[in-house]
Amino acid sequence: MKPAWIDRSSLSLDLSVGPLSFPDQAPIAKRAHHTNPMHVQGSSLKKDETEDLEAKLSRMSEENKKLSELLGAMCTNYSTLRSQFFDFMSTSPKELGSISPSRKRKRESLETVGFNDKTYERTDSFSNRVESLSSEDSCKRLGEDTKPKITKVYVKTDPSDSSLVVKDGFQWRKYGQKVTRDNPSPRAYFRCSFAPSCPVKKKVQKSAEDRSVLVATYEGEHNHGHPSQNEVTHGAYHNGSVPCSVSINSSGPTITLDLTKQGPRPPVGRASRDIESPEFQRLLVEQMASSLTKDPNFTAALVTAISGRILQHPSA
DNA sequence: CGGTTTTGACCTGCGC
DNA sequence: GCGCAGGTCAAAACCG
Repeated sequence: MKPAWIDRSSLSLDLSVGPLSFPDQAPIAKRAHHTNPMHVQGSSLKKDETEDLEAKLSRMSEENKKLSELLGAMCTNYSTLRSQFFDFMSTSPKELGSISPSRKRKRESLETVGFNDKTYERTDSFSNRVESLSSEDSCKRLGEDTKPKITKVYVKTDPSDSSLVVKDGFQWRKYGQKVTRDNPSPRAYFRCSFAPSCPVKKKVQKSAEDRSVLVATYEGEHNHGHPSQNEVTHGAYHNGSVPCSVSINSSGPTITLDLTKQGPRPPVGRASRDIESPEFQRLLVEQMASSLTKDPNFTAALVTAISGRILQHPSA
């Protein structure tokens, strides 16, 4: 079962700080525009411009300082929230049973969810939009049939990168590759090779809509712990990848959770209590902001946006 | 040398 | 029953 708060998949977190407000900038710009150079000596005009630039520089420095402080605060909360996510995700139901070999294809076609109405997101190496089918709809069907948990993860990659590799911390062995009819990109089949008895399979294929997006479909659930929590913590995630991340794209901000990470199981009560608490909600928001600030692509976009804002305030 | 990847062949379900 | 398409197998190649 998925808690209500996770159902806010379209949760839009407006982290934008809005137009950079420089209270005294408009008058400055206005003054500069309305000053007739014909009536002003060149030296005083240059002096005005210099003062304007200095004032702007100091404002920018202050803004930069504030943002740096904000970033630091966000980062300190990141690890806390991540561990709480591990706690929660490890309490999700795992008793969905195994799928019978027959009627596999038909069932999957019913279960898989469309991509067109979804947005995806990116971070550096492993980030994702997860569509867990252990949600409400699939729960309704649980009484009728048992089936493995199917999770879809969207990973933004370099379009020129032909490798079908999704780093998720687990150890996978490729056992097949196939070109499917509906997608010119080949689909790769992986099995979890960490534990011989692990039933989890993974299919990875580039999205037909956007070839820069890898679609990883996880089938089943690992019957073992994560190969190495440290590996995950200090490996993939440190490349800017986090189990919870935020993206901004044409569809607007999107929050995505990596539901494939599994940590040690904590008591159920604790996890639910944490999630419902205002503190958890606050940490969630902070985590999202942290994810954004850790993404070099986002920061680059932010710099561009800020630069654009500055240029929109003509002062010369 | 053992584990992984590649890739063509084979198996199975589904629609007609 | 047949053809199609997705999924899996397994031998060979590859790699550290």
